[in-house]
Amino acid sequence: MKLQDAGLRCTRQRIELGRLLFAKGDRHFTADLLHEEAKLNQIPVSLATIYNTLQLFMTVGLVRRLATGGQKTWFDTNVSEHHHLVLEDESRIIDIPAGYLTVHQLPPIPEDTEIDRIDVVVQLKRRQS
Amino acid sequence: MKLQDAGLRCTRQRIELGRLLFAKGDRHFTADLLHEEAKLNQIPVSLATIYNTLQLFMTVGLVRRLATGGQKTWFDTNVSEHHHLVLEDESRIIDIPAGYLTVHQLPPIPEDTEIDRIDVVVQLKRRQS
DNA sequence: ATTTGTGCAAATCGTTTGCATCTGA
DNA sequence: TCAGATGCAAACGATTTGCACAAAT
Repeated sequence: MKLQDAGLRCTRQRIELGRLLFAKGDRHFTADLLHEEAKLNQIPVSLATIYNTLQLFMTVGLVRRLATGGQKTWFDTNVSEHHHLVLEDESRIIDIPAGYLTVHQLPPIPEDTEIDRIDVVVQLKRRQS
Repeated sequence: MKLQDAGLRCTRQRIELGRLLFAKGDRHFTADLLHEEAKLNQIPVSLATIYNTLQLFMTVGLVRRLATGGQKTWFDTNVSEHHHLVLEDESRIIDIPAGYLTVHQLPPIPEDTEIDRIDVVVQLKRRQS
């Protein structure tokens, strides 16, 4: 299973959170949303552990953090290269299907650096009717 | 001048902050950096006013907020369409020159929304020698 | 004179941390 | 057994807000 593949200890909390996150396809979530969902599913886990676990999952590549421009940190279980639509109020994040938004002609970057990743964020606003 | 063009009251703080921000070309900054700079320049202004003023400048389009993926909010005095390189530790934000990274083939978006803007963030990390 | 802005301190929000206790290997 | 994980509460950093005072029109 994913946890031991990643060299992580299989604790109750991690197993249950992993189940929530990876059971039903790709998802976008914040620490708080995941905490709420855990509560709904009767999974005993503190918010602190949620944060620790997400940090951990991130360092082993199970989830990635998104650049959304908002105050809350959003995560994505889809760690492959793809981009996002972000609704105005940050209530929702939507994947941009592959094939759109291919990025060409990378810019020059400073001497001692390399590209870690590229986030394209399309900010949407509600259309004033 | 820019302030009255935008319909804002010309207060000491706003004038001085505007001078700092727009005097020497495009800049990237956080509320805190601007506060520091104001102090260095003997401009009496509280951090709260910095925040209020930036909010205001943003709503009238004098500055824009950047999606960097970090915890601090970065602003940009260049409000035209362009994109950014972000250093790993967020210590620095660099403009991507026009002509790079043109975005093609916009994805379908939900019914009642329109595109507000597009942020492309190229996250850089230090190259391990 | 009236409206709006400012500064301070306290409040808020998301996230992290210290530490005592528990648990998986 | 015992290194590592958890939970709680306190700490933290960025940002916002309430309110008394000051300044702009």
